[in-house]
Amino acid sequence: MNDPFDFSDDYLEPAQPAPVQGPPSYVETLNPEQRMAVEETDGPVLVLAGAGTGKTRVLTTRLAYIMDHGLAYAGEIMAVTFTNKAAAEMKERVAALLGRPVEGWWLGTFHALAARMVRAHAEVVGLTSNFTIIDTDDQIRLLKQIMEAEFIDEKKNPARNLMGVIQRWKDRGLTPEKVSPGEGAAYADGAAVRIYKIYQERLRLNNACDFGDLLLHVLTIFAEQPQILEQYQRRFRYVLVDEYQDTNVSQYLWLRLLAKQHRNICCVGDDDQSIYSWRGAEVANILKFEKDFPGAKVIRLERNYRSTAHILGAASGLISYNEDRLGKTLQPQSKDDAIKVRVESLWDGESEARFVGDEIEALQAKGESLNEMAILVRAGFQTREFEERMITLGLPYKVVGGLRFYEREEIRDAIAYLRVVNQPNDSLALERIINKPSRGFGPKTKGLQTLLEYARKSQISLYSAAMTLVDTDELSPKARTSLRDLLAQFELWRSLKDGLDVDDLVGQILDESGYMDWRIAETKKQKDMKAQGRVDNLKELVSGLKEFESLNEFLEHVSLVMEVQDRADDAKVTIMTLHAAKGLEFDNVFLPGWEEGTFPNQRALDESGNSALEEERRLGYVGITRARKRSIISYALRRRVFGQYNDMLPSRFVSELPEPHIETGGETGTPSGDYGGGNYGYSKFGDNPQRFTYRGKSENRPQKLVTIDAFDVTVSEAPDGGFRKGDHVRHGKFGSGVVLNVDGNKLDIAFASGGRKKVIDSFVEKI
DNA sequence: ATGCCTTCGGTTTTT
DNA sequence: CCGAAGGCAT
Repeated sequence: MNDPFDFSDDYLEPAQPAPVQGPPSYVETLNPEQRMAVEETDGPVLVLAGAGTGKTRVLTTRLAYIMDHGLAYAGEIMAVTFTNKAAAEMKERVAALLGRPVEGWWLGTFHALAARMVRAHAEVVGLTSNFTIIDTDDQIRLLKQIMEAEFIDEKKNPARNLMGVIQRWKDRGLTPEKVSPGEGAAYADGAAVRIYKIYQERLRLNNACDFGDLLLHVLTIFAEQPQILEQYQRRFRYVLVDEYQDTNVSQYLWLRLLAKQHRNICCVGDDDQSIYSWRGAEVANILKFEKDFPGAKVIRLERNYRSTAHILGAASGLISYNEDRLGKTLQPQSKDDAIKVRVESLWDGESEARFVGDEIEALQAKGESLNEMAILVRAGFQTREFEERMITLGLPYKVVGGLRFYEREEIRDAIAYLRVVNQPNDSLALERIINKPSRGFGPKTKGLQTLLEYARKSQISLYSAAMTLVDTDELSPKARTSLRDLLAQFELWRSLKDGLDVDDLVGQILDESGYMDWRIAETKKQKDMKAQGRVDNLKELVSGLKEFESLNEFLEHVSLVMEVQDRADDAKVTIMTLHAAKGLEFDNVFLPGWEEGTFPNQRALDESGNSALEEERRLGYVGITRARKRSIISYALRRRVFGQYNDMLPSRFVSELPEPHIETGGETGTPSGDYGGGNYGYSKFGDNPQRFTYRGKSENRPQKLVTIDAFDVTVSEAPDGGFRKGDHVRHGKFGSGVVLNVDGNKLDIAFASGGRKKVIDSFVEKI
């Protein structure tokens, strides 16, 4: 990374090799569009680079070309990326093309380059050049303090939400003064702008700023001191931007200002892969590029070197339903068109995981490497069921972005408690949790040393040592008492072990030991994401235990899991979110959970309507196009019931799919509605409202029986002889169901709970 | 047995 | 915005 304190203008010294005459060899291997994108160095250029069309190659070649041809010195070039990883890759690849490292250019992330500028002119915004950049935790903490002092009810307006509002304002280049009164009034009863203002003042007093400020401050500096802006405008002969579709308004304004003098701005991106609107990205930036930069050349890279024709066809089909797009069609270069994109309907999440697992094994048997397989999900919690399946099958896997479940600290702690209950002499486990929560036996305390030493000398387990020493005065009175309590608890739990269900037992252990409370307290104290997830993970562990007959069986399972995972350096299946998968590629990609509510995500749809649906489609497009050979989409017909409530049994642990429970009752005229401590559901759609109970656990949830004309439903995989018993079907209003009986054209269908809206019709079926 | 009202929780993440 | 579930009244 560039030294932020290096403001030297050394770029004026032409310490560069002589310009190359004629096109360098690395240009000649490009296809015509790519070459145009490299050689078009006069005026604004928008390169619309579809998935797999050689975007990075164009970017890096263009930079090398500019320098090789002496069009600019390194110091006159600015190249902006979103991630440090992308910046590092660019640096390396340009050096490789040029055959020498490049010094003195402005290559880095938006934030790094903006920080460099703010540091150079910090006094303009009331800071000194050594200001601190604070992280999310600090932001929230500061905001909380302010809210408290300003008597804002944290219950009604959580600091996190308000922080989000302020951040979105910053993304749009709005200082507190610039927020429109109407918008300001919309949040926290109109207090948001006031809080924002105080927040900014407090940051300034601390000589600090947050990430959003880096861009915002540069804009302020440029506005207040135009001569500073001019200096940069003169300097940057060429501006290059990666992932332009992900820029927010601040970043856009910044780029526009900087490129004003020489107008040599080249933005590379793909409007069809804009998936970060929720953190301020504006697809509109790329859509209106030609308007913002008059005379701009738009170059489309549509030759796709990655995927088969089928994959590109499916992806294009899906994305073509979006209205807000510039439009381009990927042209397959691959000759391999043997395999179609597969869309598979399963009954529930568990069978879906089983399906994916079986397919992976089948592909592996065909000689496909696990390294070339990925399972891409919409949301992080979905990774669990696939993890569980991989474990059962003994397939090595890795979860990108987050530790694997059983490796997480809190889960290992909980398991350590169980190991001690099961087997008191498991000294490692006892040592792990003896001070969690704090019992006066921290790692370096006298108490723990005494115990360990005694155990070692007497050649007995830590637990036995503890049993002996609590009756002596070797330990401090306080430590002795807490240890005695703990030992008593372990005895109690051990006595309960065989009488209780595993999940109840573990719930009790986590409660009585104080471990859960300890973690909850930590959650409240430090609001960081990791601590937040811990309590949820523990609850999930407990609910997941229902499938185990005994504590022993569970511990056996865990140790087997650990063993599978311990095989290092093996080929592994990758499990991650669609967002994390952007920019990556695999031979075989699984895309599970393509059912309404999950993907496209219901909440996004509720919040942002059609524009959210378009973004969900783009996510789907990103997903499908990750694959070189196979994209395998699947969806569960029966709606999943994932942990909206943490103690609810997630469907992946339901050992056996319950038979559809049909309730034909509900004579005409039966009152319908909501009933005693639960809700009676009723069919909102049929002519004769069907009554059905709608309470209790998911596995007891009944289905809804409806007789429907066969012409009104679609079947996922059309059988030859018409509809058969057991076919999975979809209906526009009722959602998904299974055929129970066929009578001519009339079908008796059990639909999954509730009436589902028909988003899938605008999504999956468009492939 | 029936119904109204309230509360709670719910995606994606880099800098 | 919506669904699940708890409280409470009748």
